[in-house]
Amino acid sequence: MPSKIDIPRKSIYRLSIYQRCLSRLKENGVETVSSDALAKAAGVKSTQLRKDLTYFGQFGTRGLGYNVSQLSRTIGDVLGHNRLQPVILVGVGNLGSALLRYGGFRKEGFEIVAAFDVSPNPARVAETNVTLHNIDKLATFVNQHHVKMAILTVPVMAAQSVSNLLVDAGIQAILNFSPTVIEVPEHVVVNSVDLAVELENLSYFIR
Amino acid sequence: MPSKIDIPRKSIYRLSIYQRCLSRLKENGVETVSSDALAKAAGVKSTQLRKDLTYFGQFGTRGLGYNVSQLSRTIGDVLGHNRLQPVILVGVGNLGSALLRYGGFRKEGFEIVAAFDVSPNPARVAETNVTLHNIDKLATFVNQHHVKMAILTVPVMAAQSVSNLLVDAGIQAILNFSPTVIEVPEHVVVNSVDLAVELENLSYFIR
DNA sequence: CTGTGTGAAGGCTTTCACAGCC
DNA sequence: GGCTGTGAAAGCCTTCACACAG
Repeated sequence: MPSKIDIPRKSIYRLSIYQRCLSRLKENGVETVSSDALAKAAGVKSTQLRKDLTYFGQFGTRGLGYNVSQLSRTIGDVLGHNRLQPVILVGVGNLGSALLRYGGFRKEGFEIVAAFDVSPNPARVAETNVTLHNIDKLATFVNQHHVKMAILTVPVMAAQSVSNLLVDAGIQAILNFSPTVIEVPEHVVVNSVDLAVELENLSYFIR
Repeated sequence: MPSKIDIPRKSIYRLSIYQRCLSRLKENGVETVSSDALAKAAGVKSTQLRKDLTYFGQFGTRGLGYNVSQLSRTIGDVLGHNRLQPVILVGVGNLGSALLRYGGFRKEGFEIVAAFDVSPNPARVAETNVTLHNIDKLATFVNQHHVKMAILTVPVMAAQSVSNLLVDAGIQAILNFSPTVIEVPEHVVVNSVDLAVELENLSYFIR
């Protein structure tokens, strides 16, 4: 098996998509799927799907295809989310509180276990199970609950300083929604979702 | 100038980022910037920045750098958003209503001009300037207001059918938040933001 | 015959190295 | 000297072609 660093980052993204497709197949009682069918559902070419899988081993049966639940479990292992992964959210503004209410994470193996803000407003977590804390409780909480992942939904101005707090507290992965580049040490991973950039990118392609 | 199709999609993404950096420089009264400084702010290598720009022409002065406001205007022209671009949002759930409240778009040249839902709930657009319509008013509105872009925040089950509605109404670009692949004709562009996939991707990289 | 696994080829993006201009 | 512009090289990812297994 190649070391993590040899595997295209895009392949990892696609694994997640494959897995979601597999879940739906499983719900529909499908037991076996060909690379062709699964690839079509995921919106990629079948050769790419097979290539992506070979980075981690051989899971198919030639002439037949893949066992749906087995492949799903294997991908889950690779992605490291067969058990529920706790996540904290920092910055409970409009976007932050919407994400707290968004149920889609749990199904995919993530649970937002707590939220933090510089000035906690309890109304913002109404109708959720999430507890809201002042941001100065962050480090203690992260340590006690062994949280490794954080969602960052603070204003641009605060992004870098809060990110530093997260890193110091021991957070290893950050999903950043602030439209700015944040600097982190080597061992911390950041994925950024930049809504305005996505819109601008679209506007380029409409003539 | 190379045709749109020859230009790496990633370059277009980076143009948006460069432009945001330029805006901040302009706010700070900076008039000239080197590729090195701008690249650092955008989190890329300076050679990449220069290469990205050459797809569209030559804008710098050797030995000096780039004129901030001039370069900003040029990139704005390329991205096609020097004038305010109207956008509609379909699916006013948690995420949808959060995006309506999120002010960050307007600064970047986009304005959400209306929202649509199968069962419009006025409470969801409280404290916004956005008008909420039943989804059967969609086609008429799009035509009357010459809207070309849409944000899609409906549940997975509805994603494809609503997407078809959008396409039929004449929408040319869709920013899709539903965690599923949507099929559209050749001439329509789709960017997908998949929050669960982003989280899963992160969880792979924490050991 | 069907469908996976995979080295090799091809294509796309980034980086290098340096020419050219201020 | 400083910094941009750019062809060429390198690196990365996707696709092809086909060997191989059921």
